[in-house]
Amino acid sequence: MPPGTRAANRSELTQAILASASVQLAEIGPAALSVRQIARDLEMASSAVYRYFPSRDALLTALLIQAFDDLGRAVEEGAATGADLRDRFTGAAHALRGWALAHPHEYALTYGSPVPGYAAPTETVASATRVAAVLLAIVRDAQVEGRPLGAGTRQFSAAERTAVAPISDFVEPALDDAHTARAMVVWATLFGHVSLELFGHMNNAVLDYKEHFTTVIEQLADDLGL
Amino acid sequence: MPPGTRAANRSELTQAILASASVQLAEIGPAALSVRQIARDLEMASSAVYRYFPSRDALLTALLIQAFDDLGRAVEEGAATGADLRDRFTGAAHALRGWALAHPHEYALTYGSPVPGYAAPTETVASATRVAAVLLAIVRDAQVEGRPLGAGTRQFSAAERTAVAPISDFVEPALDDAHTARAMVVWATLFGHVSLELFGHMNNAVLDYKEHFTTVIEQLADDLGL
DNA sequence: CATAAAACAAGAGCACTGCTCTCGTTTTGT
DNA sequence: ACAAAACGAGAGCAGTGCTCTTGTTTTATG
Repeated sequence: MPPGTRAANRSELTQAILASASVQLAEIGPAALSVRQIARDLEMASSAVYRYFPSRDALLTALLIQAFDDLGRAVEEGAATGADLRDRFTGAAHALRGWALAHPHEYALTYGSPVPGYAAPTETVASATRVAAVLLAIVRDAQVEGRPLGAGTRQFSAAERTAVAPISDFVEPALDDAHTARAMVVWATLFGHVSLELFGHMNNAVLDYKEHFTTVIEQLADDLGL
Repeated sequence: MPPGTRAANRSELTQAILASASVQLAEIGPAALSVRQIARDLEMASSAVYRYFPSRDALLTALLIQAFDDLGRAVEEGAATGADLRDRFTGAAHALRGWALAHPHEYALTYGSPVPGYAAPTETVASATRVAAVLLAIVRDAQVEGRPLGAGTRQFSAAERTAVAPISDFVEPALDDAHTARAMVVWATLFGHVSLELFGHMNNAVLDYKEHFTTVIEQLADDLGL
């Protein structure tokens, strides 16, 4: 056989394993994902899978990065469809919720409770940051345009300023206190709403999730002065 | 042996199983909870545990109700310490975050990703409602006192009004549109912040969680007009 | 009080999991 | 050409949730 076959096979098989794991994740969720089932799907010995991923956790990490990237791409596209700043924000927000509804198990993997003892490796943070980057870019653009924030935005304490400095300084030019404050609330509210809805805590409380989500993000857009 | 011994033993053993499960939950989390380990703790056969709880899921449901009640009690106490409406709100909010930090695995069980295919039985909703009840009572009291909401609260659409009617009508007298809208945002923001913090999504972004959380809830209190 | 019925505890066993180790085989680099 | 590394497959280990059987103990009934 020509040289390079082994490297090519390795790359192919790695992708095949990841693809099978991806299907399993989407269908039965991260908790039920089984290495042996992947091996059966690919008609190989279960021990052979461990030549490509050292553990089930490593496989989940790869899926985690994939999910973060997929969500990040979806949110970026959702923001890109907007003509003005407000549409960019609502587009991104609806894209976030839409992706979560379409990929509930992937959302659970990324933003649900982490498996005990699992520490997300450094490789994940770049992908995990993409959603926040979209949001912060919109807020920065609003600040640059000189739009006034919604009424009633509070003053920062000095302690708070240093506490959230990494957020303020994430974009260029950096966010001022008031924009940082509102951005943080928006961040928590968006993921709070999606998690509460997806994890069933709005059952029998909210009858029309999409309508309500729309109302919430319009309120948030107002608060951001968009 | 006197009659009634069996019923008493059953009640005692049920509690003992629940107690052992509770310890396991706190230490290693819901995913790692093992029926066999509980049996070993209590020095009984693993099959005997199934006379008291028909499945591992039933055991988790009992723990879920326990956790919801414990959280509800903590938030109710946190609210009770407040002299005025604003202190009741901030007290409840800090109690929520404090409980979550003290009981991360229990918080993951209640507000993290549910296990696949698990549908919370009806018995859980009463306990799960307690936190929302505290929040909505505060907002209702603010409305009754005639306090003005923070500036910039949006108008409801008719569709949104019916969508969140169960929330508005949860308290007596019912919340008006504006108070309902702000209450829903506050609800999502509180759990969003706690989940993001607890599940590690604020790592390297927020340096002082408590300071930031305080800032956020002061902003929310302003928005609620407290 | 005697006896049938129900509840119980214990153990074996099934099907499944993640993971490791060994043992031949195949591809690689020298 | 040959040693070294990578590989695939299978057996095996320790663990899991759960079921079934077997023998015992407590309950309720005639």
